[in-house]
Amino acid sequence: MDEFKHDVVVKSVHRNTLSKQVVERIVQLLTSGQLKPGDKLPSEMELMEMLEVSRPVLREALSSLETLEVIKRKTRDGTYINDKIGSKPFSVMLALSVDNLPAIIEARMALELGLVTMAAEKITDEQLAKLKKTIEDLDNRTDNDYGDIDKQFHHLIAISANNPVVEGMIDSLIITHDKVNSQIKMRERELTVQHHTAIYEALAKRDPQEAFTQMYHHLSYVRDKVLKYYTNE
Amino acid sequence: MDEFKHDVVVKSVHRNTLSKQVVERIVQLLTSGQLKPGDKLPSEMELMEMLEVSRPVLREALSSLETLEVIKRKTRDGTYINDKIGSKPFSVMLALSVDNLPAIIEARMALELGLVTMAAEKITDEQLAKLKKTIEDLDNRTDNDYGDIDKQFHHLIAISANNPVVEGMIDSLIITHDKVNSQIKMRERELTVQHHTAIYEALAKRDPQEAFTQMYHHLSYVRDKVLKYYTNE
DNA sequence: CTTCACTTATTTGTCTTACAATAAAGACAA
DNA sequence: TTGTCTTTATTGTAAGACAAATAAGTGAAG
Repeated sequence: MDEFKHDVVVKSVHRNTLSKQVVERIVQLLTSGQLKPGDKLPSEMELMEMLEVSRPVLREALSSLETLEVIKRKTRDGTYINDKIGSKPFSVMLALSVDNLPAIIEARMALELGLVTMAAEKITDEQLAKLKKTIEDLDNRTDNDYGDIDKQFHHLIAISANNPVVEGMIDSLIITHDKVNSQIKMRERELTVQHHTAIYEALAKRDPQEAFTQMYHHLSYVRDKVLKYYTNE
Repeated sequence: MDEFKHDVVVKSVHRNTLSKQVVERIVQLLTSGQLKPGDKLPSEMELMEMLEVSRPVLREALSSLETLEVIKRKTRDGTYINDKIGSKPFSVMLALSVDNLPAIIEARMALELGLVTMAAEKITDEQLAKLKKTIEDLDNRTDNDYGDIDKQFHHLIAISANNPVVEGMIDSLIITHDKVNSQIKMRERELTVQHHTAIYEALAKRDPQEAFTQMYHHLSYVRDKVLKYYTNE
């Protein structure tokens, strides 16, 4: 029996550890619809028997899935399938690119350009009102320390796109980008208000093209400023 | 000593297992620049001592990081930090949204709209030539089974945006979307050629706005068609 | 009967030890 | 120098035990 197994095993390019196979197996249960978000998985003991692996192997797999925020484990209770894509995995992965600031800025830009387009199709009146408020708040500031308000504006737009798949990504990017904003003392509050207003009005008109155009204008400006500062150290 | 520890421990909202703390610790080493892509981590034994955890805990953490494709482990050799963001983690996370086809389609749409904009700024002549070739291939097909060529076109554009951060995401989305394309027998090959040509020409002109507009036109059409088909079951 | 505190038992979390598998590095012979 | 073999360090897997946490059941007090 075991001998056959060794012959049959596909020696793929990348090392196939048992825990990886367990991860794949559980993911497959998800994609095939046998497991649904919210479902409770069997206990570790049962899973060990079902999958015929030792507990460390199983736990390495579950730990991986938990890090990916695919499952959620509760002591003494059990393991549950999450219902939405998490954001922490992205920030962890982004750690690999911390030294590539231009790439992060462009990634955020690309994502936001797409999101603002989708947002223009779907944004609600309440969300528009909130957006407007951030602009007013920004306009009323006397100092130039408005990083949080700015972030809020962009975050609101991302939310308004109302897409659970992409939602997690953008926050990680905005946060990373935030780190830079704090370094650069922005002084063009009025210009920011102007840009944000133009974007807001495009969204209010539910005009995807115009929303994109205004956001592109805004982000291009920000990017060039940051990168110019960045290359000069 | 231990009593103090219990008082000090921050009882955060989410359960803080040791393995999670180890993950955070290593990620922090990355973000702080003490670890760089390509670096080799100490052996498990050394890490155990450094971090003062048992081997299973450490291995759960390393397993998680490997699943996130942040590190790469080689038997008998050691653990290395990867240099680029992987794509598998995304496809795993996407498993949570398999039953939400509209969200996946829109996510892909949002991402591609951003990417085509960036691509227009950065695409090389070689990449343009490759793009043109996919259109010609498509035009020369006699049948309507051109899913691969279509995918290749979009993949090329994603590559042309030349952004390591986003690169991994798009493939997972395109693949998932692919599953749908195979179901729907597309019959508008000429229309696809027309759309792709328009996008290509905008890219050739290095015109981000126009590239966006044409891509938006194309993807809106595709989305509406797929969703119409989807809601009718 | 209700409510609260206590006990119990189940499940996840951690540790220790041991051994297997792998492949890099060195030793040795042709 | 080259090829083969042995060694050895490192990751991969397993088994067993105990700790910690908490949901659920139990019983006593009001």
